[in-house]
Amino acid sequence: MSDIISYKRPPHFDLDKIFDCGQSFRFEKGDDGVWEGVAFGRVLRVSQDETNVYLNCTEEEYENIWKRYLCLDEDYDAVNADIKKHFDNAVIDLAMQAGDGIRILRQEPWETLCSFIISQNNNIPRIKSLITAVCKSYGEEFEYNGKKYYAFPTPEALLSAGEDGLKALKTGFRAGYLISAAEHCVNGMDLCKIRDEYTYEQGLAELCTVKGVGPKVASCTLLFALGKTSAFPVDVWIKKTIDKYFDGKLDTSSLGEYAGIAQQYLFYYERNL
DNA sequence: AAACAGGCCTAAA
DNA sequence: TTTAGGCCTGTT
Repeated sequence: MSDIISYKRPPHFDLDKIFDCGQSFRFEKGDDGVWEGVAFGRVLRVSQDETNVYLNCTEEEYENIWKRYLCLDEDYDAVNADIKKHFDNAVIDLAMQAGDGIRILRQEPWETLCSFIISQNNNIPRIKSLITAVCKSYGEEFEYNGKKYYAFPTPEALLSAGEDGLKALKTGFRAGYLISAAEHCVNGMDLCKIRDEYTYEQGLAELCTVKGVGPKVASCTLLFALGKTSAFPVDVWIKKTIDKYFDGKLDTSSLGEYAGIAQQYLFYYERNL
């Protein structure tokens, strides 16, 4: 067994909400209460109690990878204060209370783009099983503690699988969209450059050049992987929320730097009502 | 059985 | 430029 390290658990940090709010699809909570998943080609096992967060990694890996991934480097008191400034509606207080503990992960760009392409016109259990199938068929296999795991396949791997190879996994009409995304990434679309150098609007425009990527998939990718916390994905649940509490009108571009985090609170609140 | 599931594309006004 | 229908597959 590898060593476990622990860090003080900050306020507004709750793994159950983080992994169950719909932003990621590859983490599962075991009977031992530990959330386990694959990211960056490694297995992360993370758990918490009242005072600490526990991880199966070295301090160096924590500093270089997981601290950022789990968003443990962000002050959510400041985030929440900023959100409150931009919302003129009582529901945001309820949503922030309900969703307290959610943090926006900083996931891998390519995997996130593909995951939300797969998510369209689909339900969560099926999204998860499709992603698992894609990884198992075309991702790199590795071992951890004697068990087999699969990284998310590279763009090149999906291209060599081809549309038919992806359709064989029951991805349906999304297969062609995944191929389009892979082609873009192999032919110069640089997701890390979008993350590091593009504004939210520029990133949105770029991502939407991929066939099968529209505003929803693009803004999920921007929010959950490319650090654009002002991205405000509007899906069917958020549409309902806007109709119900905001009289069908919400200018999502005027909600500040952390609009996307507010979106997650609202989403979580409405889904768990 | 028919509708729907965390959208997007295409064709038609 | 906005709107309706269709789409793979699976579940209810």
